[in-house]
Amino acid sequence: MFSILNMRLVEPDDATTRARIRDAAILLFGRDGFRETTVRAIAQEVGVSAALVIHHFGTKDGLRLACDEFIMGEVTAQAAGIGNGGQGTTAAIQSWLGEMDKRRPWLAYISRLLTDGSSTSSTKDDSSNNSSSDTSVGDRLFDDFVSYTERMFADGVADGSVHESVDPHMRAVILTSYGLSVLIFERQIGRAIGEAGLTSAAAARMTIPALEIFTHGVYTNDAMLRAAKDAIATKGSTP
Amino acid sequence: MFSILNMRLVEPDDATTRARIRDAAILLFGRDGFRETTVRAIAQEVGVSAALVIHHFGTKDGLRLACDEFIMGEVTAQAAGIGNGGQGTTAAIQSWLGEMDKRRPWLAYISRLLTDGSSTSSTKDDSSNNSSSDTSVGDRLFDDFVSYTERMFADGVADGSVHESVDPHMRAVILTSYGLSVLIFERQIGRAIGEAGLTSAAAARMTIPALEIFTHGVYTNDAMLRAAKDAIATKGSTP
DNA sequence: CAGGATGCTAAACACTTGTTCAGCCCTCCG
DNA sequence: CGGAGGGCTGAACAAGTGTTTAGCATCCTG
Repeated sequence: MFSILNMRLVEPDDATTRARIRDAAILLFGRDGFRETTVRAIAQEVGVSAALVIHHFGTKDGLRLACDEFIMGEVTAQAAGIGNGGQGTTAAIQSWLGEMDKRRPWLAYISRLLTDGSSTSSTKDDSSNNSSSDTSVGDRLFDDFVSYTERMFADGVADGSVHESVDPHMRAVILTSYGLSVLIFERQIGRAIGEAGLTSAAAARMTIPALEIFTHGVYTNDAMLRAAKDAIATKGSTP
Repeated sequence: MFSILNMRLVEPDDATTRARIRDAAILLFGRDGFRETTVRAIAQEVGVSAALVIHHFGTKDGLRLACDEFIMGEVTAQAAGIGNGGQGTTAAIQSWLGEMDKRRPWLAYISRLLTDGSSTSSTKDDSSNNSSSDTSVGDRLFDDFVSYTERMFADGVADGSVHESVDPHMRAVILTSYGLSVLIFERQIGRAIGEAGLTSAAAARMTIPALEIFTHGVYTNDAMLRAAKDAIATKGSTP
């Protein structure tokens, strides 16, 4: 019907009103949370009416779904750019850090995505149950990060740059959790060192201590590790 | 009608209606979030009217404040029990893990406390601005954890069980963030290993890989660390 | 026992918020 | 040119929610 013209007149690529609404939604959902963000606030941010937001996305939840989809696409695209290894990796990371400001709203949104999951397994009136099986978008994102991390460190073990682990999968889960924590606690970490959030200065100051931990550990001996191993071993008899 | 008996049968000390409302609020706030929890839902959970909830706490936000205060008190009490070091520490941790189920709602609430902070520096109509200065409860909690961690590891450095760091404060912030991440990602971690949240089995399986990291690190050499140090050093001339 | 204080409730109120409806404007096809 | 269709809006609607109010019952105090 209308696709031919629109296709030709479509703005540089991203400035269509629908996209602007989605971007504003990502910004506000990420900053204030889904529930506390009103459709009218999003509309005002874009400079349109609240009805138009609904007109484009059906419902507020539909808008959330569109945001989720967009963010997931961007994340996997970035991961693909970084993850193919080789020389491209460093460049990809640098360009990513360079355009940090543009993507800052996405980080807040991702943070919300990862933490918002409610433990509701009850049957809710989710008419459009089109998401894959029962795991939420945040769950899928976390799992993706885990498998990505696990692959990275398996390669590291293979080429000798990374220690082996008695439980590589669990280590990957833990390291993923650690890595994402700086996203979740962005504001807290920034506050703790007198910066406003994850500025480049904050990231720089974090780098060395973090690498210290991952290079030498924090404990000078394996007393804790041995004690834990003993405790686990002896616990097998007394469940 | 039936109150006479109830009055006489009133439970030991903690079962006052006000406390039961507060406990239910902690449970629901932690499970579903503050905004998505309605006053009526809390009332129904306790078996009282919605008006009574308001009667006891003034407003919903007053109830939140009471919950915050209670949780902060419990946390600092636990920290005091653990933190005085010596032999009591292990016992305290063990008893804490033993009564995990009773305090599980608190963990969810604390998780929300740490992640809910919104970056609203605008002037809101906060009539009862009685909180200390401008930092939120979650901020204060995080800071407490940081200083606790920093003290712990300073002691470790002093007695030689912990490596020195070029930036002890930052290391404490990072380690606090890492430690709290298992709280935030409780559900995700549980899911990743087929458990339902932070069960004791999950905690047990996490222990060894985590201690591996903190004992030996993950990298077999300091290539990354040296590279980062060089990068930081040379970056000083090109800001 | 009178009377106030207290714990508590049902109903109503005020307001927010997601969503719908009817219609305007503008572009483009026949 | 006419009409059709899509982008878009203002106003209204319906449901949900925090809070208020008036009132009931019970208990404690003088």
